Amino acid sequence: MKPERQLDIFLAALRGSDLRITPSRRAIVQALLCAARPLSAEELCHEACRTHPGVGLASVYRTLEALQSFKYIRQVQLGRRVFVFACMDESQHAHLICSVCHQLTECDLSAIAGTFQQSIGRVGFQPATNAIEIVGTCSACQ
Amino acid sequence: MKPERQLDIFLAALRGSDLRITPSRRAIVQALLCAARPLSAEELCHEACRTHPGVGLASVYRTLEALQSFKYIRQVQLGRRVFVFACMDESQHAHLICSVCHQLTECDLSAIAGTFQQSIGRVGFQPATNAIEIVGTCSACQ
DNA sequence: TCGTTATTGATAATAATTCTCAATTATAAC
DNA sequence: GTTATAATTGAGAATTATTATCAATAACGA
Ligand SMILES: [Zn+2]
Ligand SMILES: [Zn+2]
Ligand SMILES: [Zn+2]
Ligand SMILES: [Zn+2]
Repeated sequence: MKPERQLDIFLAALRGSDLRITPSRRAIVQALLCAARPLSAEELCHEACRTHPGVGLASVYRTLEALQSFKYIRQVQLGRRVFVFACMDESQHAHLICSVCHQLTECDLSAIAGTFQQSIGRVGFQPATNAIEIVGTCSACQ
Repeated sequence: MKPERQLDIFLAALRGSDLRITPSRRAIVQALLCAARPLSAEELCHEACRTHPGVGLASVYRTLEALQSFKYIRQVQLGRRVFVFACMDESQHAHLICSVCHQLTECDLSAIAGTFQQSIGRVGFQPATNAIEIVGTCSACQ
């Protein structure tokens, strides 16, 4: 999905709640959606400042919390640093995250989605998202 | 696999490196292997002290780091707390982790293991472990 | 436009993790 | 068993990530 479309979806979710659309929030979400790899809160703050100077780290965390409550992003811990990434995809797929270079690769799982859901659903478990994060090493870093 | 067997495997790994087997380490590993659910570092420290009083939190973190370097455990973040758990299973399976009650349920994925590995391996990705962690809500907490 | 109320950024406070260091101890060689 | 060496220990300090606080600002419906 295109970042612009994802941005619209998030803004609509904001309107649906008692949350307001501010330049800071817009900059933070936009930066997150356009990032090619998972970003830390501080990196995200720095990026957001490029389009809206002066964005505070606290606002970044607040926005991330909102995004999490909407189930639009998830936190992933790599080693000793925490990275945050966005994903609003509807399809069942995996995020292959390299612990060395932090590159994120999307991996389609539609072929096994059915059986997968079945295995999980058998015990009555409800996944928070339909994207699975798998940490490891990418082909370039092995 | 039984905790005693897992303990032996870890101790053997220690001997293979330049790491020594101490009462503290033994207590920490044992506590981790016997825990029925993911434990935080502090909880683990408390548990380890039951068999070997005085275990320091720093030693817990050091031991956890060693276990991680051997790929025997992984850190999983749930909300704002970090949990640590052990898994030395060889089989391809999923860890269904409830974000409400923090219960960990094992879910066999042997049926789709082949296709799954194929999907991931296609892009040359090497998973750090053969267990996938999936966060969500268990049947009791929905 | 105006009033209400959420949001802001800076800063302080908290919590998790890592670092430091002198004392201890596991391990291997003798 | 003794001894030498180097890893490990626990306590506490230092660091780092995250959250709470607060007065000033700004979004948005009326
Ligand atoms: Zn995705
Ligand atoms: Zn890589
Ligand atoms: Zn397992
Ligand atoms: Zn539960």
